[in-house]
Amino acid sequence: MNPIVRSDDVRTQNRKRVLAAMRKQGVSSRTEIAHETGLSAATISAITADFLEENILVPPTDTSLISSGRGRPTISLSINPEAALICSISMSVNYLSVLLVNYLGDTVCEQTIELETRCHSESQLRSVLLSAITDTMVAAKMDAAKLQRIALGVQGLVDVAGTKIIWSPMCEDRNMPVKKWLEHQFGVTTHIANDCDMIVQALSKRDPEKYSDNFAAVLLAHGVGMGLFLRQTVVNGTSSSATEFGHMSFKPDGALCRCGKHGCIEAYAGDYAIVRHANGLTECTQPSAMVDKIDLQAITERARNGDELALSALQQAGTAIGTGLSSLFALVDPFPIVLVGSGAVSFDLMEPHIRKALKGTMIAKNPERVDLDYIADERPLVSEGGTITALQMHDDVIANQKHFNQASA
Amino acid sequence: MNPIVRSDDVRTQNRKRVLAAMRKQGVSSRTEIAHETGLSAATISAITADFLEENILVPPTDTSLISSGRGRPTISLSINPEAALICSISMSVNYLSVLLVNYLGDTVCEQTIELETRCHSESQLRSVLLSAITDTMVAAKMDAAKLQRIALGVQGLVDVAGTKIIWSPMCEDRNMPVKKWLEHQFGVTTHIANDCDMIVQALSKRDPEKYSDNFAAVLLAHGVGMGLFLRQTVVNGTSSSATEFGHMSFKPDGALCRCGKHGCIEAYAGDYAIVRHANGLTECTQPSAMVDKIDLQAITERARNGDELALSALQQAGTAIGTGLSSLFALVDPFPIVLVGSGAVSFDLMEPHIRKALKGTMIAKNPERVDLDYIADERPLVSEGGTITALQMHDDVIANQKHFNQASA
DNA sequence: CTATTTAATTCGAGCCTCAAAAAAAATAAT
DNA sequence: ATTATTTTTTTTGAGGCTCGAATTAAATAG
Repeated sequence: MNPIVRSDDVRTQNRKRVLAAMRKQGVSSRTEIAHETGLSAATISAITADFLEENILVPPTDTSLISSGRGRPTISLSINPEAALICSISMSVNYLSVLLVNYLGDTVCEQTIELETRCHSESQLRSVLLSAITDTMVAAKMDAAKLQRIALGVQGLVDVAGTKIIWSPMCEDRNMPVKKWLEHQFGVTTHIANDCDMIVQALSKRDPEKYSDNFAAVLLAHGVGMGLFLRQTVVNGTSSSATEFGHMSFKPDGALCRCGKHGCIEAYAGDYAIVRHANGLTECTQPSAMVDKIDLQAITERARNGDELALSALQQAGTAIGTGLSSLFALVDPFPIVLVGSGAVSFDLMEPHIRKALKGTMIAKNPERVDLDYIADERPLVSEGGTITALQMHDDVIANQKHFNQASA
Repeated sequence: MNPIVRSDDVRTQNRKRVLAAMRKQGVSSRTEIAHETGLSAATISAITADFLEENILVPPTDTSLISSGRGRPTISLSINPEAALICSISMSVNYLSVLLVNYLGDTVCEQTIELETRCHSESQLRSVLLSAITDTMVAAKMDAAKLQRIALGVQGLVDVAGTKIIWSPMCEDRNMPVKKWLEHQFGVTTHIANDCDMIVQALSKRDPEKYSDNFAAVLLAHGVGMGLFLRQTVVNGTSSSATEFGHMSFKPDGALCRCGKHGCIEAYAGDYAIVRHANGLTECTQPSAMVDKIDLQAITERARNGDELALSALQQAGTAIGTGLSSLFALVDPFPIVLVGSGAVSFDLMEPHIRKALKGTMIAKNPERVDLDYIADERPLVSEGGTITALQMHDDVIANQKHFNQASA
């Protein structure tokens, strides 16, 4: 049931509302906030007064108060960039990016490291991660004490509580308690999630019109992951964050999947599956542990030049994805899909087969109208999603904070 | 965003809480309600006073106030059975059941009609439905004015708003505005849903322990439907209520489905598919429009007596269901499943194959532990679910009602 | 017949929101 | 230059709500 409802919960809710309105509008006056939130001017006056006192919001820096004409001029408030410093980390095989953003969401400093994660042990990975963050803080000339929160998006399996990496292609070690590492080192709340979850957050920010209630991102990389947004919330499993779209069944007793089972979508659409097929190997050939992006691009090139085998590999990937989507759409009605990641470079070659599969299996739901899009480079999305996640969580903390407005009286 | 904004919304929420506690506990004293809801005794005192005034709750009828020992005896309040009269209807091919329940949820009157729905036109169906309700009201010696709400669970496709039957095997006509029929005739709010939705409601009531956060009911009848409960709420499409589990893809380019496509789960697990297979017809044989329950029972009998073809038909049905479930479990972690309907009579024969399919495709999620159950007769469940839906909706209305406690002062 | 125990109500304090009135700060008009 | 007008923001007072504490009610135990 609903959380316990007391009278001051109302204030907390409305503080959240105001914060959300400020994020949406950027800079806005009290009147605009009142309009946006639907609350009365009196209430907004009270809440913003608190926020100003708490240094969450700040008055205009200088003469940016553009009086629009007659009447008392508006006082444009904005979120105080200094109110928080947040760190968003994106990790995948051989790649580590650390992004510092202020409470406005503006980038303060960004550092990207290419490294050989695959040969790292747990302890090596830990020290690389910790020093990367410290380095970035130093580069930004920021005191470590200013950091307020960390969000980390990572390739692989993350537990649903967002505390540890159960498994990742980056590292042979399992069950790495990354949350604990970071919280011990930096003393701030840390949240870890699968990169797909971060990607959907970023998409919902980039195009709130299209990606609102229901949508999904399919991440085509070594595995085939999915970030699924239903009813405005991320869907996760109970044991792992993110949904395992790649392990939905495509063909019973079909090609060998990395998970050891047969016929998963991933066994046709994962990068190793495409390489396997394009190189003329059988469906039961053991999946290779690692595929270079270059190899996939080469296959795409071959396909564009008319290579039958390469083409059929990509087509089959499209069919597997399309069939999986149609199964998903049987449960919930169709929604926009974005293909993301290295596999998306051949989007144009796969799309017709995705659509054909949708058409062949979807009933009376206008498969032609399904909105398909692609974004080849997922990395910026992961970082972006991390900052959004972190900022949202911090907003919640701030809204819940007791506000001692008349404490000094 | 969150709807709680004003101070009286708090009261509405807490009224809902009290009502929910009363439904859960049956009869209980103010102190018990306070404990159950987590609200203070003072608040409960105020809210129950209002409810008593509004005649939603009633004091104990007679000496049922069992003083447990020392101290002031508790006054056990209960929901006023007279506070509402609700009608729950279950409709399927050749079957119509009308159930009247009071606000406590106790049956006042029930009537079941066997009829040849299949040859009814829209207008015939309408008059049969209306007169069945009127008849039941008369049989219960109830004034039509006492009726407060109608819920209807029906086989077939219902729009997500719960207003009309888009398509149903009962009747050749489409897009029947049933909500409008009933609301015009009886002047009360009416809600229509797919029978699967009603079934899950009933299950969550019957065993709240097992069927709580996530679970699903698979309805095995002519089609293969699913009522899906995720995060304590029914999942539906945007155009149709209920999820089309039967039209998830099982085998690309496989058996011919009633929907005209190939390879759907239903094309293997629907009653027509089982009959088709057991009778040695090819997978592409046109699905028969109607299958009698008797035929399905006969096949189950044959299978039990060692008939190879019948057995393999049921086994394949099990494999299709199991594979579909494993795909579902790839997205969301495993949850309890109940098989319901005529197809569930051969549950024991199908179960091993469902489990085998789960084992063959699920990754690291303990397929053995998936909780499978079955209930052959879905009809009582549909009626039961209807009453729960209707009562819950009416509770919401009552909680939202303005309460004029001191109006007469 | 009094003490004890438990249930339910009442009361006052402290929240919160809102509408209306008041104040503030600009431009337009005289 | 001064007054009127317009628009934004703040202040004020009324009306809700929940809660803890004190009070009242209604039984049993001694």
